[in-house]
Amino acid sequence: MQKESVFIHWFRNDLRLKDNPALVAAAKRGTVLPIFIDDIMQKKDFRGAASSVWLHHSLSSLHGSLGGKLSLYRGDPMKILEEIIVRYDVKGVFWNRCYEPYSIHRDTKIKKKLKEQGLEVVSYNGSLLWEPSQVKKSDGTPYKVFTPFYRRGCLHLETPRTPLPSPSNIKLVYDKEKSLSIDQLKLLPEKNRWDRSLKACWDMGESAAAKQFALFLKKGLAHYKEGRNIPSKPYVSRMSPYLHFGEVSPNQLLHAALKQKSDENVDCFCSELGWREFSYSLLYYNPEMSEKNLQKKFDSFPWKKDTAALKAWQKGKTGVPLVDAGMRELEQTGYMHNRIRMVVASFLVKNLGIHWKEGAAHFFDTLVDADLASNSASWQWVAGCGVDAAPFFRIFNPVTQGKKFDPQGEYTRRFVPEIASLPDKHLFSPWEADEETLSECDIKLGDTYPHPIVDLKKSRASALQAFKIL
DNA sequence: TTTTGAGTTGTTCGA
DNA sequence: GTCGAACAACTCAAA
Repeated sequence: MQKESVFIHWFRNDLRLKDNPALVAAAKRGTVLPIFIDDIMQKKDFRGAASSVWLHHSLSSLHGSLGGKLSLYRGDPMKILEEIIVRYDVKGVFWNRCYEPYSIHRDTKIKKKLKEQGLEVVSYNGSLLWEPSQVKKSDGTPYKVFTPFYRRGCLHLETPRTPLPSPSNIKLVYDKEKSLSIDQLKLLPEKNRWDRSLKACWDMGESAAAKQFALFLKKGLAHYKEGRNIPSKPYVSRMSPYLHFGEVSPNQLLHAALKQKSDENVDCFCSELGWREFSYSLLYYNPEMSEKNLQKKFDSFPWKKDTAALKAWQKGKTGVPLVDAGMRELEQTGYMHNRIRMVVASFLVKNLGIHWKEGAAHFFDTLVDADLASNSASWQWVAGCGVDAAPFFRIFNPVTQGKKFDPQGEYTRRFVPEIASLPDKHLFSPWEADEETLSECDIKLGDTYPHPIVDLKKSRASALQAFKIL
């Protein structure tokens, strides 16, 4: 029997049909074999637990959109591709580029090997507005500061591609013989099904992304510039996990935003997309960014080893309500509002004096939007060791931040219910409440809610001291 | 090569 | 209660 001629589209972080340049190209060439490979050669920490759950549901959604014809594999991508090539008459392999150091290395090798076998191998930009290699200073070196990167670099370049429609009349082949089922990928936890609470908060997949973004355009964008700082309000887009897995492209978001009446809210949203580009650029030019301080002088910083404090932070039991609220939002929903991410990160690094990598690792494991570029860049920014980082004296005070950005305490009360009955005045600092107030609210510090594990004022002062000698 | 202006997101203190 | 200044000094980007 003659082997079937196919073009492979290798899905990675582009789990969508719309605005998918590689898929469109493959479909134009002929019959498409759409595949996804769970790459076991990746370092274990390449995908966290929450991301795996997200991926499971996202793949399931994509499988549905492809009429049940997404073929799934698990293993070494090179071996799997070669194995497919034996069984099909593969004419070409198409994919959208990934930009993590490991992926770049892997894809370069695979591309070379497949080309040597006479295959057409083409990669596209499906997940960034501009290629990192495009955005450079006039002297050819990459930017290190966001504002010039975005204004002079990005905005002076060509406007990014307008979104492509889904490929029409696409002919698909399914690898009945070898494809695994989604369950066989074993992306969901087997025993303790903590993932169910996560699934209750989110709809994964391309159409869910579009629905959520439409909601944001309608209700959130007009309040974005100021409203995005209020964690109890639905004024943020919540696009981060969809963007990470490519259930939506930044091009779709950018062009939809630009269609709105131009104002400071739209500009602000677009510049947030710019921050995502900046993070990718930093990682592209500093492949060790997830491991090493961008500023070398931080290598000698005396971080504390404090397992108990780290654990209290992870579990949302620091006794500092806004920090605990954030960490519990993370645990329950796989997400945390960006303003609160800064607060809890500053608390870990500056008040507890714990290495930013501990925080980054925890976020990477528990966030549904965990993204090597954004996560590492943001942690380095907060810690002050990034290239374009916050000055060291910028230390968030979780009490002040609470009063300012959660004035009615709605967010904090939702996630820290055991102190919800405290009056606004003491909600963010229960240790300052008098005995009478506490007992009226049935709160016993050290029992129903922890004493703060650190003195905010003292730890701030010692952080300032420690950063001074760098 | 030198110079100049600027740099996401804050807090505290004192007037 | 509000407001401006100090908190440090350095690196980056561009003229």
